[in-house]
Amino acid sequence: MITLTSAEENYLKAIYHLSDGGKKGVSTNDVSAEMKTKPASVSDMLRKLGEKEVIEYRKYYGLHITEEGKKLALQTIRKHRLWEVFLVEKLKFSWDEVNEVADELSHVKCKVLIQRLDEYLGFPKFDPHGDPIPDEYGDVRARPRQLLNELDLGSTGQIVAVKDSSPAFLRYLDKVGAYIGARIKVMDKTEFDGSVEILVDNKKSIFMSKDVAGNILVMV
Amino acid sequence: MITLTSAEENYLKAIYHLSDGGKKGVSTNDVSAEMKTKPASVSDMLRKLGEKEVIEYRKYYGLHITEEGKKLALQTIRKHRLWEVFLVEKLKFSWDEVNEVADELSHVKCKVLIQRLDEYLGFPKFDPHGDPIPDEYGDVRARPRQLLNELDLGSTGQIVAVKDSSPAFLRYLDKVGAYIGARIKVMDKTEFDGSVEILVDNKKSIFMSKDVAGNILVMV
DNA sequence: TTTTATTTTTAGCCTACCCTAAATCATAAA
DNA sequence: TTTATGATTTAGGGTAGGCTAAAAATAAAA
Repeated sequence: MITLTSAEENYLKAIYHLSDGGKKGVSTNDVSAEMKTKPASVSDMLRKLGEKEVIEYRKYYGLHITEEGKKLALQTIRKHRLWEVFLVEKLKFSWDEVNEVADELSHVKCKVLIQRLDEYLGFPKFDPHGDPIPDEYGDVRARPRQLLNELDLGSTGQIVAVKDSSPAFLRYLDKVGAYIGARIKVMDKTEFDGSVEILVDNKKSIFMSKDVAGNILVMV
Repeated sequence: MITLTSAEENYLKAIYHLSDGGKKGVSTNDVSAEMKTKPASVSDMLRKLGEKEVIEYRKYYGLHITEEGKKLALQTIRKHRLWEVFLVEKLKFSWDEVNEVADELSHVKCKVLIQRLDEYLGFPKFDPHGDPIPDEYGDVRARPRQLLNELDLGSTGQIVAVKDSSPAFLRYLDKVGAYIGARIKVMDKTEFDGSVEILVDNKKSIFMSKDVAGNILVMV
């Protein structure tokens, strides 16, 4: 059985995200930027992850995550997202505050704990940001989603996730009245700058730049 | 502000317990046995805790916990016991399984998390073993307790804690039908071996040796 | 009081994870 | 094709927390 330290788990999770679930290769600098550690530290960690065979690592040529690596990454993501659900649903944290705390909580080593937590939360399928929660075996059932700026005029849907989940962006959304779960309808689209007018929950009308709308995922 | 690492927090908590809340002095070997680390490692840690002034440390003569140390230890104990309540009440762990997991959970660094958890659990005053949960400021309100083997014939009370909380002992109690919160009455006492007969919840009668009864605390 | 035994500390080493500075590799430009 | 640039790795060092083996201090026994 492969066991990873907390730091190794963090790196592998970052690598999984950067490689878009294993589709793309990833560079040392990519990981460095994501983890906010220096490239030299990353090199060292990649060597270790390579030895544990959760990534395939060729010096100077970047890396690919292995099947085993994907499994482990998905288990880490599962833990992280279940704790996020707990923090938001039960402890009333707002969805822009939970990331770091969930990270720490998800490093507690206890299989049973995660099973019980899952059960206690009612086996949720999505986290507060709308991202899917993998099951025990790493299976993910994603729902069909579309970027808000690509929706046709008049089409309706529900906000289910954001691409950029930085606290700043999440706070901005809260401020203008958009939130995960909001029912929306595209009322107007401006051709020359790509901005859109959105009706939220059939009552509040808000404007969004193309950049903002391009960060919002809608289930249609 | 004094900040402690997770390991330092663990040592300080152990020291607090060993010194019976600050009443007694503690030796290096005591700490070594409690923490399951070697005396050499303990010496090093005591030096560090001494520098941070949470203990008063004299080489070769043991240590005393300081007022500041007590405060910090009580905050760690508070976190630990709140997580224990969560694990037992919400996630349905049994009270003999929660210690290590609560330990890991209590190292998550987030003040707000503990406040919200406390609120979510309904501001509990005692943990699943019946031990009191200190408040935010380290105040503890202990309830008057007596050892079960010292109760008079015919007296009644409620089991609120155990002295020996080893998994083996806790499982034994579960097996014979005793548990934290059980209403009990002393039905018989045998003089020559100190064993007792106890009526639990007015229905089940159980026998206990003096050793077992001497490990059970009852609120009278 | 002297010797022996026990406790405690020091010295030195190890792993994990991070860092900086210097060296090396790959590639884009001249 | 050679050079310059940027990415990456190596070398060496720091902190935290553990370890063993040996030295030193205290306590107990002769």
